Amino acid sequence: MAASQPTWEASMSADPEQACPIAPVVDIVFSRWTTPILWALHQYGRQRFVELERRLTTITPKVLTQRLRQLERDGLVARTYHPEVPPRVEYEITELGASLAPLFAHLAEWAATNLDAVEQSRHTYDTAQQSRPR
Amino acid sequence: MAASQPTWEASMSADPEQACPIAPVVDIVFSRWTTPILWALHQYGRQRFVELERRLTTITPKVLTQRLRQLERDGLVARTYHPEVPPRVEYEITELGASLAPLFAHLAEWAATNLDAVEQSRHTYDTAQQSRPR
DNA sequence: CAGAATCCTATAGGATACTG
DNA sequence: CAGTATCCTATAGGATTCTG
Repeated sequence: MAASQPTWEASMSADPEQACPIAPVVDIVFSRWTTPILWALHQYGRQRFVELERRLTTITPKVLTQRLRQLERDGLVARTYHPEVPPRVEYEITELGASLAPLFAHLAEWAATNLDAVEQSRHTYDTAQQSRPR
Repeated sequence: MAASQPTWEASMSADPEQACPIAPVVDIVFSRWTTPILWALHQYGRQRFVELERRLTTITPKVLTQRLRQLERDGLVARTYHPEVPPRVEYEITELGASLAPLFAHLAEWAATNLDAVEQSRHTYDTAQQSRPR
């Protein structure tokens, strides 16, 4: 049994992103386009590929497909194929995906409270660039 | 006054990522390497560049510098330069950065509860790939 | 030590055209 | 409609070398 367990040293040195306990979930939930997609599905309910495409105006079908596949694989989104002519495919958020709602609300709350401070900091940083000790 | 306000249509069609209320904060908090860096600073306190570099074993100095600058600009991390020979620079998390702790805890909690389900879904998806209606 | 500078490559993602 | 296929480019990030 013990032999199959990675040592502390190995588990720490292997992948530093794993040393950060939230790193795995960040890849799942916060990779590019995932939050706008999940948001759209959560906000407007089950909808077709083309509806999503129109809502996320700047996304290309290729990328939308990639992201939806990933979300489907991770169990956050469900895909339903209707074999009609023309074909109809609907996407909806799963229960697992919907379980992220409180987390997103928490994030929105942090943003509401602290986004101004971030903007302020950026402005200060940017305008102080001249004559700055590095 | 009304002329300077963007119309609803313009504000919706301009940037779909802005239509998702949490998109801006995702860029700030969850871009590459930021969570491991913030975690290391929060966990082990103020530390030097080389300590961070060693802790995040696979990061290169170039990228670490980039990310630290970004975090400094956003006000999440503070940089202190000691003009000595050899030079000494220390990084620490700011109050604003530390205010993310409850959010990260929430994320860790979601992971603890639901990561298994994601893994399960991935396994099911991957093993069902043969003979699958697309 | 704490980076900056330079060069290089891999890959994400865009544009376009095509299909069941 | 819901993608797939192909081609292409831009940029993030790695490797290496150099310096105050």
